[in-house]
Amino acid sequence: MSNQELTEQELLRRESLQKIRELGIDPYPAALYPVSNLASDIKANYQEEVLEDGTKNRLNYQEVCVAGRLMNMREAGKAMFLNIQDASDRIQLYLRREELAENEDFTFFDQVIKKLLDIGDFIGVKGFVFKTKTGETTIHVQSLTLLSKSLKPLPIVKTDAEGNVYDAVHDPEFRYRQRYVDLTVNPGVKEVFLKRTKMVNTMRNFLNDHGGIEVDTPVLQNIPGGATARPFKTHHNALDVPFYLRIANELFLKRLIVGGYDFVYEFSRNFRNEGMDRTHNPEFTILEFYVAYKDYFWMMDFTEHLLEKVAIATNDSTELPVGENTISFKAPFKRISLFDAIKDYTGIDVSQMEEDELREVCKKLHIETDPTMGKGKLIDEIFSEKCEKNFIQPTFIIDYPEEMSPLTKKHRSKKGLVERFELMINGKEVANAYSELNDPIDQRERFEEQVSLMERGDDEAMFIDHDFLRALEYGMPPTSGIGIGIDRLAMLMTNQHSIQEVLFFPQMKPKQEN
RNA sequence: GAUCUCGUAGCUCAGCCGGUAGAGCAUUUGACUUUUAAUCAAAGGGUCUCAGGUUCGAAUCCCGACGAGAUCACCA
Repeated sequence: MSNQELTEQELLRRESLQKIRELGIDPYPAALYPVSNLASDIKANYQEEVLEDGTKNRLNYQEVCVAGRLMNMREAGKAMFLNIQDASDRIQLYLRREELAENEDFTFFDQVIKKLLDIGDFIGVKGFVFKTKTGETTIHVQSLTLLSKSLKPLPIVKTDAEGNVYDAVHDPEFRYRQRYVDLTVNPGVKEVFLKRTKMVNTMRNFLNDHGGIEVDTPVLQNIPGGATARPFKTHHNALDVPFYLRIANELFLKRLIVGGYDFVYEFSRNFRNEGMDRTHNPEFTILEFYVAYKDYFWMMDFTEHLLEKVAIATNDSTELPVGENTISFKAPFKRISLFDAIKDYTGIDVSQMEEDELREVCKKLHIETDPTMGKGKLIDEIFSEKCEKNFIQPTFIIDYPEEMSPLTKKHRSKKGLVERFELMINGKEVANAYSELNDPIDQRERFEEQVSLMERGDDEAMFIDHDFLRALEYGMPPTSGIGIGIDRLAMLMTNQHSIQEVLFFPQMKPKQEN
């Protein structure tokens, strides 16, 4: 980049960098900096007592060493107040000219600190902790080290004593493309992601505590299986064969159940070549787990306890604000059959209807259909259009038509149905689970039905995975499995409206940058 | 993929029935030894996303491109 393309402020910072070097100071020192405390730790635990004569006695933190990014500078004559931000919080620094001089030489204070330091620089300080007369816990700095010079000016976001935020960076494009800036300057962004991490850790611990084994399965697959979706296609040069990025890991986890594990799970990054909006990113994370000798009733019990635990771990409560609603994650969750749900919201009993009748019902309800839709798909349409949005509180929708569930075991007593549930929260599907189909003959027939759907024009129907069928023929124990949308769940746990707010680097269209 | 809205200084925004740009913060210079959205005084900073058109004249009106957001379609 030539100097002509740099802004005034960027040029000044480069000049400052040069001057710092000329003064013999390394602006990017290599040695470790011996940080002793976090800002949050000092602010939470500093104590002082006021003596009878009115003077204060500092009780702890007589020597601290703290490092962080310089976020604010206020000069007050021969003193100075700075704020630095470390991973935990911000803390104020108090500097005095005479204390930072060497033998009457005030160059470091007058030149380096006052003129050559900029907001955004990383610095480290050593000193003692005290409270200013306004009561703010502050580090009285006895030495200051430049740890890394910043060459680009950060947006200045200010927060007043009441917590009002001024000039926050709102532009979503700026925030997502330069997440590092968003994280640095916008209050609360880091907390959202820390909550997400806490959520994932809680789930992992819960699964481990119940005997789950975390596994990794292929992302590059010959046959993209386990879901109905359009895949991303790529190519392996050495083998000269096409590969697909996985749309789901289901069929691989079941192979592991065949192999003799009885509880496996994976946080699976899946890729689907479809539209993007506030609830869809091309790559997203699903937690899938499969437990042998269980059925979908067991899975409902397990899931509601898992989510209750997640809510408490992330929000210290089972009652969470989500948009305009308050959602209770207290177990147990409501359960209702798909047909009853449709009956409740449309007044129509579709449970005995054939394809033609269902098509009539759709017409009456102003739902568009097309000839490729079979019975299952039509029922699914009615539910999505008329029912789904009404399930704000966590609700298990159970027992789905066989046609739309090619990997699910037939219902033990209800003909034409399968043992499947979806968990709806805030009007969105968060989880999808089955008693897994383990009858290899039945599975082969289901795959063949998918093929005929594909021939009928459904471009998302499943391919036949012959190796998976072979695995089932060796025998898979009765098993229940589930997929839980981690990004969607994170949105709920952090009360965020958009998936982009719970992904560090949401997918963006490439843009030419200078 | 469709429709609507948006794109002005480092950041947040104003200006938009056409007369080539303003504010606050940030930056620069100066004052101030407990300030805190620090304050006070002064100064600098913009091919108004890009490319065309209408016009004597365009940030402003029209067309196109690029990017973003919202709604819809597809899906989780």
